[in-house]
Amino acid sequence: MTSAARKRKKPTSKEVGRAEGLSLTEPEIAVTDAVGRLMEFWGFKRNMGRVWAVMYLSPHPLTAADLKDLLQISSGAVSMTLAELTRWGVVKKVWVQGERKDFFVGEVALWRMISRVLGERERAEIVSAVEAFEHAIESLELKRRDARTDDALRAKIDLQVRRVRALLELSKLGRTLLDALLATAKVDAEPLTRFLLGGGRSE
Amino acid sequence: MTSAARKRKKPTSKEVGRAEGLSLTEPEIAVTDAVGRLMEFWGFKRNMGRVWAVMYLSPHPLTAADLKDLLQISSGAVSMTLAELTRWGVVKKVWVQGERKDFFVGEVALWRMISRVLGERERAEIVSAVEAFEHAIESLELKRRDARTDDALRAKIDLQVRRVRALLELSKLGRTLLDALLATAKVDAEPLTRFLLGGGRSE
DNA sequence: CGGACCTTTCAAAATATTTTGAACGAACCG
DNA sequence: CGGTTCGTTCAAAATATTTTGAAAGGTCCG
Repeated sequence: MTSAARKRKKPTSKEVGRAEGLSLTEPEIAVTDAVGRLMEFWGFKRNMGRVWAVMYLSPHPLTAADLKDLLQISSGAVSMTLAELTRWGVVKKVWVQGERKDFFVGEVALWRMISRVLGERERAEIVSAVEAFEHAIESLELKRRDARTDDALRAKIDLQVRRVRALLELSKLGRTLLDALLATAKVDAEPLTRFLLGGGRSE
Repeated sequence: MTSAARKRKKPTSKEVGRAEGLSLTEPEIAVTDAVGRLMEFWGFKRNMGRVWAVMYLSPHPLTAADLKDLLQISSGAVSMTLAELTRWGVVKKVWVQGERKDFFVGEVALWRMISRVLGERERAEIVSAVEAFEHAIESLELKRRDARTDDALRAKIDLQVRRVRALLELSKLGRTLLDALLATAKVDAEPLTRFLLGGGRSE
């Protein structure tokens, strides 16, 4: 459990002004850190979470420099993090009238964001596991033929086939659930949310 | 993407015999590696996945020494990994008549295993995020009072409240889904599996 | 007791991941 | 053009995580 985020200098000024004395408010810090931890937990870099969260909480687009100051990370890190977030479709570049710098905004539709990420990331992982299991089952079935004489060996192989099949099924179930989720997400998340939680509205 | 697993010496003997010339068969390697990667992806150590998988595929309980040989890891690593897996309730110690060593078997009920892990791990993470978001909303609402005069600031705070609420809702949704899943799992996974995939049986 | 066995522990070493910041490369401006 | 201002890249440094293996602690004989 790391807590790099906690090492940050306590901000003295109260507000984020989009200009000079850049710092986060206390609730902003709390939220960005929470999101950072969550993202880290889900296998991303903590800074990806923090950067996204800062943008999500900002009323206006931010520049790389803003992020650098607000989160106290190096320019290189900002650049790389933004690039990565952009690849995940979670952040986008916007043009601001008359400004030379690039500005960025966070994806505000949480559900779209999640479905994009889940769709790409978990899916790939699961698919490759499914392939591995399928292949293993084939191998086992081949081996089984050569084991005609050896009863103990056959028993072992049979057990393994059954178990790998169980793994395979489970993976497929995962894939199915994921697909269902993504399908729902594609249409619209709100109904689902409201149904399950009974009320509230998402941004 | 690491691939430490691939560095292992190719086994020459064909079978795992529970005694001396210990090595994994090719399908065993494939499956243990796949599970290892999957586990790593889900935030565990690769070796936890590998160790569990070896046991899952074994027709009989294994000793720490067996695992050490089969997976070519140090005795310390085996001990620690087993301890961890045991804490997760994914492996258990069994007594074998007349043997002095400890023997271990892997949890074979995949669903039980998953629900146990999800229940403890993800839940904690989500709960703490929920708390952070709730707290942040309170803070924001306090701040909002002090901002009576400053319209722009009020607008910003309002936006933030809305957005953090969205995060909160999402987290709660996650928690709800998790709970639903766990409830299902507690009863029995099979029906769910069969329903979704249409057929097959799990170990 | 004393010696074989086993297991656990833990500091040090090996690895892997993340971050930094200086160097480079555009785009723009006058 | 030369001077700025940004953005990106990437090797090196900082961190974090994982693994090792030797030491220490138990337990079970004889």
